[in-house]
Amino acid sequence: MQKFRFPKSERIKSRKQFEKTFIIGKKLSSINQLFRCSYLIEDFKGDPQFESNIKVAFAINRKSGKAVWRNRVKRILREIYRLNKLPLKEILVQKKKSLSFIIFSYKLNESTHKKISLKNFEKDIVELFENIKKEIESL
RNA sequence: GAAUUUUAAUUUUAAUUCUUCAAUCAAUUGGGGAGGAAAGUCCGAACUCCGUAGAGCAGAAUACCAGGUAAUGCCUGGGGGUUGACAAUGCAAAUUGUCAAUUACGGAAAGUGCAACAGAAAACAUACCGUUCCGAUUCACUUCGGAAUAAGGGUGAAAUGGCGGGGUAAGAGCCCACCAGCUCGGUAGUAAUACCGAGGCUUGGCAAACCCUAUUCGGAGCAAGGUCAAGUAAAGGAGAAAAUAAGUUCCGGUUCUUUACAGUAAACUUAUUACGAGGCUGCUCGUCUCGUCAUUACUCCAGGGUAGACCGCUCGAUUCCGAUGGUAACAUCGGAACUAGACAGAUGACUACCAUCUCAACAGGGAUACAGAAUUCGGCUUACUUAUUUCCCAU
RNA sequence: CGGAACGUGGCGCAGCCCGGUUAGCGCACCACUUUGGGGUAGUGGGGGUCGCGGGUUCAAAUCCCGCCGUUCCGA
Repeated sequence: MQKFRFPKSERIKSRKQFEKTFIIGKKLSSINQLFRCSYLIEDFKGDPQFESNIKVAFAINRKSGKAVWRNRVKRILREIYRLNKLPLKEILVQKKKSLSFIIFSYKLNESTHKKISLKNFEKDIVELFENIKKEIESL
């Protein structure tokens, strides 16, 4: 069960790191253009037991909806990440790399997606993860 | 955040064990964890800093009366107005009463201004059609001139109180009754106001037009403000204005020397006035600070760095219950409770069960509001679910 | 947290201060004329909840209040 946790060390906490991954990192978008992803792969030297080799953040545009709705989107994204992160982590340990990435909304709106659930977004995000995984494997 | 356990490292100790303090990684346990509007940011405060807040003008806000409150532009009660319903009176118009809703409700007899079109005239009134009298003219109808007249006509949102009677050449508050309005007096009420009486006989509307009157208002806001750590730059541009008096130091001159005298290249102190810059909201006064010839300092412009941690930060005009006072808002007293404090910013996934509605014989499926604290309170406004109450409309 | 501006035919703007007679202008659109045809030019025409809801007034795009949306500025 420990493997599915989502501790604080796996989140991007500082402003500098966030801006670095957002501006320098490569960009991917899902098939239906709802989400985009910005990610950055670096060499990892520390011990994976004490230091996390993966860092995540989720960002939703302020103009796309109201606060309650935005919070719910973020919760669902976190849940999807928590359930699907394992293959990514294994690859990273094998290749001795670290990954930091941000998932942000692109063409997602409260008016078009008023009622949202986990199943709506799971395919898009998992597809993004697989694309990143392929990129790491090719290195 | 708490407790327990584990790991690594440090300090104390001769060493081990034990104990203590601080920090980090991980695990386990059982707790706490968004709202009535957390929203909009429209008012009012608390708190914090800047600072003295002095005067006048300007500006902004508020505006029937009384009470409540920390305070308010909020709330409660009362009064007046408006609207609706019902009842009574009445031929009707309407009036009165009850109930409900609503109300930015000071001043139009301080001044200025505005009112399209229509109309004679839109405010010191005025004579278009009319009405009456007098004079002239004509055979007569008529026409012309002068005077009086707002009762009638038409226009308009609005026409100088309404309506009836008397009166008159025709008319007119010219006179009278009733109604409306104004002023004065009395009665009731804390007051707004209501009722009664008298007077004179009128004063149109718009201040959410300018304005006048009264009252209130120092500014900025938790990115307030404070502590610690880390770290960069001190570099660029622009700017204004001086004299006088006294004293001290130093330098030079005259003199044998001291004293004294004169001079001013330099530095400083004090005083006076002047000027400049800045602060005190915008302006004026007033006042305070600094400066007055300088690769200094000051002011302004432009620019650079940091944005990590902690405090502020949640016990408060707090919440709940009860009693007493008050028509009520609310107040006082007693008891009990502690109820988010984040910083990329908090509740998710799956399963089971319950309620309501719905598709539906059952089973099964679907749906179940508005919406997320950011220093904290009191209101207001807006969004919306369910329940209850009142009023209106329909059957 | 504090402050400011804007919303008018499909598009870009006037009009609002100081309320009034039919809400104008340019581009675009439609029809007709000119041409062998098209363009150009000319003539005529259609198209407006004046962001929404109240209020003041005889009368509101205009004045006042409350919402909604957009944009900008400062800390």
